[in-house]
Amino acid sequence: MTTPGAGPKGWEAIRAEVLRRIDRREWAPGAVIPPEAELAEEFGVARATVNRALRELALQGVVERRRKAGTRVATHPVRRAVVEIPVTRLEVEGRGQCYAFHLTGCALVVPPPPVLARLGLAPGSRMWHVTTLHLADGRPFLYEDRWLNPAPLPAGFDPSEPALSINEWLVKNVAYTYGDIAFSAEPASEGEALQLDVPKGAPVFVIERTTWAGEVPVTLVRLAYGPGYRLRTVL
Amino acid sequence: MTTPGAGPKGWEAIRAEVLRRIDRREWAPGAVIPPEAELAEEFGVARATVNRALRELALQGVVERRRKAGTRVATHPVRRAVVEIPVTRLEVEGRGQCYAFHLTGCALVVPPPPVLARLGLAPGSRMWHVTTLHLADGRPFLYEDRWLNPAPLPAGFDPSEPALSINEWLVKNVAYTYGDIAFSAEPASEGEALQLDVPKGAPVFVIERTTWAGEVPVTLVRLAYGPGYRLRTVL
DNA sequence: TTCGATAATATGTCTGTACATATTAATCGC
DNA sequence: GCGATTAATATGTACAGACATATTATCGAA
Repeated sequence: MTTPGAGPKGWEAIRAEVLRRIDRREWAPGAVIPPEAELAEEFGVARATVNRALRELALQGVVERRRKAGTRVATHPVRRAVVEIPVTRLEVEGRGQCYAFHLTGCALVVPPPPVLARLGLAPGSRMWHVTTLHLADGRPFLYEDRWLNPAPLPAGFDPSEPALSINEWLVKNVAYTYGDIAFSAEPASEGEALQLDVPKGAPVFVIERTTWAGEVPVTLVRLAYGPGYRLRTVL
Repeated sequence: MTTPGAGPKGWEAIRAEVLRRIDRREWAPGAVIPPEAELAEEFGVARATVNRALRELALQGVVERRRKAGTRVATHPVRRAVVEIPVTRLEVEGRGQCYAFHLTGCALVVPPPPVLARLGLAPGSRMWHVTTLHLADGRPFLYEDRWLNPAPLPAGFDPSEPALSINEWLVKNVAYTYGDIAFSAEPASEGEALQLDVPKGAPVFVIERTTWAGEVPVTLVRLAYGPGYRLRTVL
């Protein structure tokens, strides 16, 4: 339903038009599309505007761009989707449910070797091990199993008496820059099954996240969501 | 390891510096940071450069921007992560495994009402129902359950004899613009269990995707991944 | 006091020009 | 012909100025 006269203006219009041509196979997958300068002239806009539009499309994986080689329509649609990793409290409250959480464990111990290896810490290092059960309307919603590196934490930190959830506390108090996230479906472990009130081995949606403050590992956390949880994308 | 003199240049340097100040709590969560013009002057760059940096941070959910209100550090770190939804064949081949697929079902039938409702089609509409098992090194990797709207497809289309997987065929031959994706962990249905060679009820990682060509629904597909599958993100 | 019009402001975007950079294409010497 | 150097080219980024737009703050009238 491409209304010629109306529609968006500026770089979004350029993006839409390029997308339309790709969809109509005027520009076939794998083919090189005209250079920015040419498109700019055709559309009567500055090259920067075309650049913005094409850059956006490249971000979504619709086209691939390389210097000198030009811009070509992606043959393999590695579509990129943006997912929002929400703060649990807000997610629960956003559903109109009542949020609460409950500390189920907290100790300063030596984690199993895989955890240390994953974070690049020396064998034998001690870390906080904090487990939290998050509740929505009093029912188990998410079981959180977190390892915390004491190093970047303020001195005298004691995670056993938080006013906020550990995650929110961290966000407010500890620097962290980047990390990586993995999603998977896994059978509920014994502990998770108990806490989430599901049979052992039942499917739980798992988000595993590591975060770093510069070079220093901050935390490794495993979030196990109860049944029915869905992670959606925008765009 | 913030090397003062070296490091990136241009807008990436601005982004890094802003991120650093946020990390060090020089700009606290919730606080408004100086306007673009001011930062541009401080860093000795054009406002457009600062804009680019801040726009990028807003995209990642680190800051929130609103006209006139200014830019403020996100209090609730709704971190956005970009996930790549790969083409199965490439994903398998990327692991150095041998890819194959096997059509397990194909029929033009009236889908269950939820499917039609989800796609906004009239009750009683007929759709292609195509199920495919994707194999990695001969072992079940992914079970695909797809509903295809015949309307946007070329006349005389017959999905029962594809040279490529349906997904790749679609990408090359049917226009599609946008869609939405949801991730979840679900117990394997009887059929999925059989095809993926896992016990019934075992956890499968499910990606459910709907795609649209403009106003016309194209396909609704449920991808059930076998055990051990992980979806990773960068950033 | 409160509601509504108005001004002020920060971001959003566009333009045109300029230079940087990566990569391909062409050219030259052998 | 073939390999190495050089030129050409398309994108990446920067800049300064300008106008658009959303939203807040202010001020005046009822």
